[in-house]
Amino acid sequence: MTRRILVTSALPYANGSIHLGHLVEYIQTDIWVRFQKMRGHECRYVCADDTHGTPIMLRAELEGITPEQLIARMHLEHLQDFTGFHVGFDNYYSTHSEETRFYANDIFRKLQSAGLIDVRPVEQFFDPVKNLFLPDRYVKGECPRCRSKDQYGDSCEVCGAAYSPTELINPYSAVSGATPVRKASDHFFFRLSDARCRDFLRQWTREPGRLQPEAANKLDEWLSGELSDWDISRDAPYFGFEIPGAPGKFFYVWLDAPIGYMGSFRNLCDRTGLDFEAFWDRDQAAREQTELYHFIGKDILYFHALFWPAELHHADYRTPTAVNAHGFLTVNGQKMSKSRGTFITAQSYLAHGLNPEWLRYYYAAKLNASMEDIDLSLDDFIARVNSDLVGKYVNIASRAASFLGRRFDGRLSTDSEQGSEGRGFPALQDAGQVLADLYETRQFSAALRLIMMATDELNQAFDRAQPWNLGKDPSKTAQLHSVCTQAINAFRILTIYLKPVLPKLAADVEAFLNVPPLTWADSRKLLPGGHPIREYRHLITRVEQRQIDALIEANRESMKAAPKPESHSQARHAESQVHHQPEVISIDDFGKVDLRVARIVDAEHVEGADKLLKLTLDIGTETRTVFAGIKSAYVPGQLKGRLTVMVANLAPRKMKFGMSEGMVLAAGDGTGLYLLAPDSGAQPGMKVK
RNA sequence: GGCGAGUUAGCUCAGCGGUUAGAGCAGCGGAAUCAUAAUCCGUUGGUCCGGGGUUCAAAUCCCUGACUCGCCA
Repeated sequence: MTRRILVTSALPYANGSIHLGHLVEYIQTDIWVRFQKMRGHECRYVCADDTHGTPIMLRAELEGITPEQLIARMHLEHLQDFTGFHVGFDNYYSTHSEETRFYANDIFRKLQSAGLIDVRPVEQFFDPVKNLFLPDRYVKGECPRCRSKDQYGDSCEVCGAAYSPTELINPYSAVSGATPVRKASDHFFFRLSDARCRDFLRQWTREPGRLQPEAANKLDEWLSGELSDWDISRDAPYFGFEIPGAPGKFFYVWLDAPIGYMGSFRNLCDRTGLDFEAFWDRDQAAREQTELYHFIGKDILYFHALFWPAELHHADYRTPTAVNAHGFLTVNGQKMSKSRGTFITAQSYLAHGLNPEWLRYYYAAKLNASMEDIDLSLDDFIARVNSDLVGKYVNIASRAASFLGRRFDGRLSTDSEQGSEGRGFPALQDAGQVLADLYETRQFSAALRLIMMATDELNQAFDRAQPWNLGKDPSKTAQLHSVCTQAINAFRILTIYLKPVLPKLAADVEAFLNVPPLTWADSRKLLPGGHPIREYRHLITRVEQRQIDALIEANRESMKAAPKPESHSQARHAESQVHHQPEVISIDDFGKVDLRVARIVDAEHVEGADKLLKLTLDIGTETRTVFAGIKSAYVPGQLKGRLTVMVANLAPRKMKFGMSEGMVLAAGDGTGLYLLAPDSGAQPGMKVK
């Protein structure tokens, strides 16, 4: 049966260049897609640039061009990079397109009719000079914990503390330098907290085959608690799609990014006559059994396995058949680093004359179906590529071809044992089944191990046959011819198995063997007797240590030259995805908290605790023991006799030092700590309301 | 702090309850000369992170500790 498959890779953000980290995903996806196509399935691979958001807007402004000009340039660059690594998209489009706008509006309206869109005020830092709401990373200031200067609004690069922008000391706008002010405005929310979403996701994420087990576990962490609503709008000025019926409000870039998959595919359908609905309409897709796969990095699992299926489901679209997440790339066991020269762009790799198929092969040799990170060990890269591809695989063709060319005019033997009717290579050909399963389940490293094992065996067989001796004995010419023919036939089968990983090399082999493009099914057949092959030329060269050295040197930047530390992940948006707006609660919610005035009867140090003091609190009706993390700000003596406020109905918590039966209230910004105290007259046990 | 993943030969990794723990590369000794100094044969090398437990049997399952890496608060 011919399967009908639509595949996507995550959309790269149009704000930066493609680097080796990105390529893990595109190469993984491309290998899988090429495999499906070789199997004869109808498989389409679409992607696009992710073009919206504040970072794009600001960067364009900085360069003195329009956002449209910026994204047009990046689109060209990205596509060149991907093409350079033989990533074969059926369509590479842009989210800044009418198709994507159409589906964004459509999904939004359907969610709105379903009652899944809310409007609520959100308070954010606002740049009064630029008249712009600032994403967390665009607010800078001193770290509230270690006081390092010029830290971003979400976390400190020096001490690693995480906080919200409002906690920064002396905050300033990274755009204008102005002191930001707090300002509220209405935002649209997708009500993920709605029971319909929760129930749907709890079921969907646990359906077999949807997610890798680790991914499903990860999602359970979110799904077992309350899901928060998702803020999907941003205020003007914003480069993106204006929300229908809401002037000045735009879709947050992360809303339209996955919708870009639909936009790109729609565009492909319109150009080629494919049926869009067969792949996206819920009922039609189910009826026609089309499949949809998203390949993503583990960093954006949240968006693809929670928001995205919930959106699609409630807008009557089909949900993905599966979401396949991969891990991050490390280089020499560490995060990619500009100062170490391991932050390598796709462009510089190609510009230094390195063969993209070396990297494709190495990644494939490391990739499996899990979310584990993979390591590009440069020494191992050189050893592995040279040994496997040059020393083993291509070597088979090289050593057989020299005899065929010199002695047999480039023609294969007509010996019936060797022709298409011959018995062939049962073990090697049967391995095709296992290998197909391994490719299908994305266990590329296991597939390549198996292929290289077969390659080793072929070299051994060739050695045992000793063709160089057969050549010296005129009576053994036919035998020599037969040995070389066998080697070429086996080499052809290996090439079929490697073709998803090495498409260019496979094309060169097809030219050398003088055959049309090889498909998976061709592994069951051999070349016909007497088949003429072309003159052998080197199919691939070795990686040289000095090439790697030059690449590293060219990508090395001094610490100062690197303006901002780049994430080693593919985190695609500098815009914060976590909003620290105070959540609005009802009076009933507030009423659940039983706040009581308490007198501190006793306070003492806790043996072995760095931060804790043990407090004995009188709340009128009873006495409570509370361990409070206020040792840094108070000595026990100061506290005895004071009045403060405690949460009386907090679930007791067992700590290493004993049971803590509540908590006292204190204010703090990371630098100081201030215990709350009621005005005089308050008595222990009084309810705070 | 909570949760998760990982720790196996010099390096990169398989193995995930069942003979004496494996592969590739590197190392060492040899062979061969068809092949891009490629190949082939042989060989050295391991308290499977530490400590407990379950089992007839543990690298593999459970508990615990250390370290590494993520995610969350």
